[in-house]
Amino acid sequence: MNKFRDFEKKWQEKWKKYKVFKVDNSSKKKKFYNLEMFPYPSGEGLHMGHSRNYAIGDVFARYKRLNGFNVLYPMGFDAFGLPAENAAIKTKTHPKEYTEKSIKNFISQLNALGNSYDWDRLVKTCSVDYYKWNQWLFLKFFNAGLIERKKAPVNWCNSCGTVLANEQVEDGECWRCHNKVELKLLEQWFLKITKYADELLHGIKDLEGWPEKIRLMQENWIGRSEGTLVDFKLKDTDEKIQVFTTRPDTLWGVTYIVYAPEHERVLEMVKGTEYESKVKKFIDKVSLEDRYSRTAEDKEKEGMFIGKYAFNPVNNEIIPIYIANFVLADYGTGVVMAVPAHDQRDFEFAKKYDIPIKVVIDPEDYSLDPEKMIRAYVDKGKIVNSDEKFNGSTNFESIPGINMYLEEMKYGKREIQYKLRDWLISRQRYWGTPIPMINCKECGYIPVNEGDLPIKLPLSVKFSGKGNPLLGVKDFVEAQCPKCGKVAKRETDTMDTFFDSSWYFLRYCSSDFKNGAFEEKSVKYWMPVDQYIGGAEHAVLHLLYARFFVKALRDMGFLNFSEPFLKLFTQGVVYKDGNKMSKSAGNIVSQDEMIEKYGVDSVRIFLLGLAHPSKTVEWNDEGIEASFRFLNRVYGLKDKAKSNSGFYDKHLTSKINKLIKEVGENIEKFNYNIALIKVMEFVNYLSKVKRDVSSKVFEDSFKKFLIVFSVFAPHICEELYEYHDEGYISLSDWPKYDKSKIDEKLEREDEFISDVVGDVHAVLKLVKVDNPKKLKLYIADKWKYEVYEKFKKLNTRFIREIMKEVMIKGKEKDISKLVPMLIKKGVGVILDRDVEIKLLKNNQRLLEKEFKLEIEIIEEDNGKALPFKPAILVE
RNA sequence: GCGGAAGUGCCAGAGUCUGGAAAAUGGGAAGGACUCAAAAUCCUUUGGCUUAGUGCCUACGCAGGUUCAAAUCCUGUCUUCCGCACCA
Repeated sequence: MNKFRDFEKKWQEKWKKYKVFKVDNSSKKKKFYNLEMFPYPSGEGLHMGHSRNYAIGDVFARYKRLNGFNVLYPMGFDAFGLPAENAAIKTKTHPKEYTEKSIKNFISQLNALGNSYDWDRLVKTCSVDYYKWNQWLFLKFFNAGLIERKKAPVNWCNSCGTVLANEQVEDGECWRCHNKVELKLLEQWFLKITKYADELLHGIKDLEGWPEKIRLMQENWIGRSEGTLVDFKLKDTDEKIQVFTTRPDTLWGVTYIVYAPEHERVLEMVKGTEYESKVKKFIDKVSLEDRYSRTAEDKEKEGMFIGKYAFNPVNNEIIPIYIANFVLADYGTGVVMAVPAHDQRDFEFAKKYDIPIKVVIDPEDYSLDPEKMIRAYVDKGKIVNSDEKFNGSTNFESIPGINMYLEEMKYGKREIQYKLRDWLISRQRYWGTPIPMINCKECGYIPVNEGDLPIKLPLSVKFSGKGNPLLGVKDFVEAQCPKCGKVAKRETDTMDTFFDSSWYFLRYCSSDFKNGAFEEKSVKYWMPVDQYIGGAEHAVLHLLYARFFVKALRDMGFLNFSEPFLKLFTQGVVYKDGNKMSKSAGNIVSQDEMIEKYGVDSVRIFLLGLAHPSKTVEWNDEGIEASFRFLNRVYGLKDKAKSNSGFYDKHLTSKINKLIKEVGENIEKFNYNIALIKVMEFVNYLSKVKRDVSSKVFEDSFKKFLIVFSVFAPHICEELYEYHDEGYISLSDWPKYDKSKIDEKLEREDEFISDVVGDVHAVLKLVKVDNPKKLKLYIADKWKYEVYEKFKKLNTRFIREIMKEVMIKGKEKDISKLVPMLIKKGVGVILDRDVEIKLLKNNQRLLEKEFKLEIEIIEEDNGKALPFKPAILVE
């Protein structure tokens, strides 16, 4: 359908054939690492949502490249993972086959989009060359004590048949398949990300190039809280019960203690007592529920007394011990002290089970009556019924003092808790990196020797659809203990694919490096990533894991920096018919189809001009036509220079300099939509420029414009550039702008002229000239531009006042009525030359009649006339 | 509940930091030029009223406030979207 397709393909082939975008690690230019989150290669191909995301990154890469940076802009594939395995089972192919096919398709689609990747650095996480280093890193983490096998309540997704990390559970559902997640007690491999909780948290404040939103999300996820560990004494024994509280000021108001039902000590305590069977029953009941519904805020609080008592260290009061569903086993110590008067949950529970309520904080102006309270009092107040040292003082302010007191008396100590849990990385699935561990009956779990890497994922396996197919591969499972040499069993769990994606950005720096996961020298040159671009959905997943990896690798001596991504840009989602564009929502607009119909450049500028890249947008079919039309206009300018022969170049010179400046600045801020608006305005201007511009200046400006525009529409710009210059526009230099050439005055003149054009139309209408052929407008010399400026700055009311004082020497009454309007529009401005405006009304037909109009304005202010004698002559 | 972002014309969306012209740019719609005709291109119009004079009124979620002047600053409020969510 369109002429663009031919040369679009031509240029894509040229770029590919001559490796135009290949980058070198030893360039003298300043480096710039521009990275998009690598995709999971699904079989479905790209839709407009993807296209937008990748176009955003490409514009930035091109921009930086033109600006003289050595730009690393690589692409790869997060190729392991469940969808491939599931798709394979469904279609009876092998995940490898499925993945390879998808990758091939992705590459061709990304190329069709015109993206300027250096494909020589392609990284596929499912290739042995890559996952070998996953295993190598696993061993390094293991040796550094950052990997642990432990039994813990874990999230189990039944439909995926594997465990999940906390970060991969959304609203109690599996992030991939949205199946309800169950809680299971299993022994699994964990990466000790919590060791870095504090640094991960503190590092956030230095991530100035990150969106506030993402920083907050990470902060909340890590969830630091300062509190106190307090020791209660279990009655009739010497044992202690340690609780975590952030409100030690309420310690004197504790009326019971609550254990999480699945806390390991609960069963111990009730063993052999009359409570044993009932407690067991309760635990069974609670553990049937998934974590999410159990911890919903509106969930009915349930629990039971377990027949034990403890002593409150500060006042020796004897208090009963309960178990209850609202207490979490894996936060704090899994035991809480309950202060029903000052904590809403404790209050509800106490009311339900008729436990006493003791007030220890009173509001400033009255006293609480425990009998009459309908909810807990959690605000600021004064301490009462507590130790005499603290009674009467303000509760929150007393916390440090109370903590000191507790530490002195050895009742407890300060403690910092995090919500962040260790990262569970085992997956009971096939399509992933085998965990390089061997389980020996004698020696336990022993890491594989580094020299035995890679532990290859066996390719011939049977997919039954249930369980991990690796379990049935005898050759794989049977192994020798690296320590004692006896027959042992190989670990069949594979790694969470987020392990793969936590360091791929290091691999790009030297993707074919053979002697390690990454080459120190090139990592030193390229890292950290200068600009990272991806979806906000990874805020607490990939983005947190990658930060952790970098810090851990730094501490192992492999890296010399602490944060992987200096700047982060999170792009918006594309919606259609009210839903996120996706295969499952059935509202996909395919990239191939749109490109075939309108051409790549149209697709690109449409997607980028729609709205700010960080915003979600609604797809509409009409807009892309406009983009196509716009490109047609640009294309139509290619021979225009030849017909120019004038000498009045100031305007154009100013415009082009301004364009270069503004587009550059807006791209830096990812205001692509604004940058495109500026481009469109410029093109509007270019297509209106008449013969009075010299062809040299026109051509020069046009060339500069092409370079600027090439970041958005590279194909058409390459094509047109060929007319004007040699080489690739993609490798040319971003034009320098000369600030002194940007003439705001001239810019205003333009504004003014277009205003005058409008006015003249009005004049014509008024004097009822039906079909004028020619109109000359002179604006006399004395009317300085400053006047126009002045009027702009004055407020409307003042202008109105002036208008009343306007004296008209006009000959025609009708015309005179127009004067206020003309003034309002700024008419009366002087250009420093005579301007002949030939109104091109109705295309090329010049207006015939000539008018003359004189206006004089006297300003009454201070009785002084304005120092000019304005006159507008419409001749 | 907590936290974040946002509410502008028929539609999408600028402008808000640095207060000053019914408010960019696209789209849609109407009229016109060109054409045998269409597409493309170009021009004009597009808040309301209107005695047609650029005259009046009304506008940037809603309600107030500051100011000669507010879409822009301040206060309150409503709505939408997105994160987190019994974390002791």
